[in-house]
Amino acid sequence: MTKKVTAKQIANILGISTMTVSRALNNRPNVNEKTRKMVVETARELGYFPNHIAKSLVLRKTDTIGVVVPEITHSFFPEVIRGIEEITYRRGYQLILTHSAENSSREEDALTTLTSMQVDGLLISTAQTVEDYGIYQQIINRGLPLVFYDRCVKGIGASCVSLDDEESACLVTEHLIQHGYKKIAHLSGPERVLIGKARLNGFEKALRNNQIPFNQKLVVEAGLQEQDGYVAMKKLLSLPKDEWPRAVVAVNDPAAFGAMKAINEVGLSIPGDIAIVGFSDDIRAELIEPPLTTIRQNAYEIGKKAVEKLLDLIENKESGIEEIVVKGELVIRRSCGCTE
Amino acid sequence: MTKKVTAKQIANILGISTMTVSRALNNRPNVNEKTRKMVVETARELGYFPNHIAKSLVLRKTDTIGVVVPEITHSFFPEVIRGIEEITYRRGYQLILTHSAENSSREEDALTTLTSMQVDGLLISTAQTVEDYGIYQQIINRGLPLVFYDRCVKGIGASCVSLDDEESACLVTEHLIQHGYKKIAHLSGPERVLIGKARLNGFEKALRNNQIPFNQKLVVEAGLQEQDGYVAMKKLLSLPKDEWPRAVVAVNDPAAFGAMKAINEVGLSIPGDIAIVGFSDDIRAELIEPPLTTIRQNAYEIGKKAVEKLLDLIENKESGIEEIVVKGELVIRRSCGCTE
DNA sequence: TTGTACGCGTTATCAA
DNA sequence: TTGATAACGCGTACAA
Repeated sequence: MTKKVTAKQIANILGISTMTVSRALNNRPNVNEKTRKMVVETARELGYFPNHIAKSLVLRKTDTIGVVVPEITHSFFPEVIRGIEEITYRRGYQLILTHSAENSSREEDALTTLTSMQVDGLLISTAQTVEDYGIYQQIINRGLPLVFYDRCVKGIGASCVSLDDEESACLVTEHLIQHGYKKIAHLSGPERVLIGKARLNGFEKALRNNQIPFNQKLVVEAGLQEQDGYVAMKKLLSLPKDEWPRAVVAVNDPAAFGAMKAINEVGLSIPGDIAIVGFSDDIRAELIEPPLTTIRQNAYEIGKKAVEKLLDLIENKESGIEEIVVKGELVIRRSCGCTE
Repeated sequence: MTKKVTAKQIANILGISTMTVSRALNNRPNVNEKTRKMVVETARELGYFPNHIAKSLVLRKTDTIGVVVPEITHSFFPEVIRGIEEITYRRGYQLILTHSAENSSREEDALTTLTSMQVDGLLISTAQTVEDYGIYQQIINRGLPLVFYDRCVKGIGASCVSLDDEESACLVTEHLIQHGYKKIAHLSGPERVLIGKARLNGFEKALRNNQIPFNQKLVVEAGLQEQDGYVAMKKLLSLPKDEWPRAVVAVNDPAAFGAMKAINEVGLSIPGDIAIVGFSDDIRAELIEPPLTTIRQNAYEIGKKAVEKLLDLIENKESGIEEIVVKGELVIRRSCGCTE
């Protein structure tokens, strides 16, 4: 194992000072061209790599940003990461990735470590179980730039980039209404999860906008998993037949898949008997039969916008707190029966 | 913005030396219990966080490992990352994630940066376009621990963890043979990509094992994308009808999906007219019609095994070069026509 | 254009 | 048990 080459060694070999080596390697103007060539040359020969750790220590800047992801296998997040990575690559930053596994204490660990590592900024999507925002507050107070993405904590002085869930839920519900559906049910997410609440609000707003009376019986609290959608739909189908909905707005695509299974099991057709729409454009949405109308969430865009904001904060290009919204896009497929 | 608290400051406040502070905070035995309590207490009050960068510089260890991912949105890799993360979290390492986007020059950039950042080790899955292994060789020569995962480069002195592609391809092909298929085609991956070659070998081995003559016409080089599978299958279907295969082994699931599209377009039925099997258990495999028989790859396990090997190398240099294999699992669905 | 002195925040080492 | 000193590898600031 060859010992590592340092700027000092190069300097010694060449009989010049470390500073000249540093200057030559960093393309500073005040170096003789001959000297520079000499230095660059021997640096290459010796296989010199600058020690970024030492550099970070003196410059008090690591060119790294810490990212906290709640669940890396949830297809949404890799897309976000790709968006983040695209920008950090261009702007010369590295990503330190941590995974909270939806666990608040692991998230806290991650945040502590990331701080110790002197990341220049933080990109956080909160774990579902997080209840104490004190740690975020501390980070903000300490002056470390922080941007929330997707799952935001508002009102504590940090910028955030998220989807306009309420608007999107309204959009997809109105799409159904405009195509003549009136008895529309909603399989809602858990109340305490922000997206559950926002999507429910959007659903209600669409009804209001179109003077359709709200029927509490047609709103069933489901979860975010396929199984939850299945159970919730079963519940709806246990109502008297004349109270059955003609269309269903599911809180997300997995829940919609579960609901479709329940609908199929009782021999009803989609969208003939019951139309259904989802939310999130899961990769399976266009493959299922019938293909699912849904809201496509531009995860890549969220990642991109979030890092851009963060890097601007880090580089002092701007300092204001913003709530950036990435719009959802309605993807119309056959499950809503509006395609002809 | 509060300035950062250092060990020195704590020392000054308490009228003791920095070393004592350091010792107290690191739970060294040779510190008076009273002193320790005092130090720990004021550290907490002041909101002290150790500067891991400074620590790294002196200890020459960063407790970070660099990970190179070719394509983060490919569902296989997030699973790998989760496996990696699970172990690094437990063993106190952080992940620096880089993304080559299947581009060899970006991969080289990543490797250079990661080296500069003094990562303790490297986990690499090579980009498809990489042709020059010199850079890996340099890393190995420099003594930086390196483990390849999934896409390996063999014979250059690094350990690797991968799927037994050849064995698995043989397995899935023999499954077809055992159910009576004789005219079997293979949509192969690009020759120079290792998995392409290995799977082709497995395919040929299965034929040999069962005394089925190899027919070069039935092996078409495709790529790894859906479009590639489509084009390759079109080519097969342009053969005279009596030369058409009765079954197809695709190099991976996306290629299989493309091929299925081509088969459907000419009005043939799957598996009735042509049976087909894939490789990788894409999330869509069980949703497509008919559901695709395939090989499930345990990505999580690959990630786990790869970091474990790497951390062992980092922490105990004597463990040797290994080629670790994670077995594939045959998932039988309807597309191969063997389910009854 | 080049060099010297010093500091970034921490830990190892040796002395007290 | 504690402290003084010297690193780790680099860049800033100033001097030559």
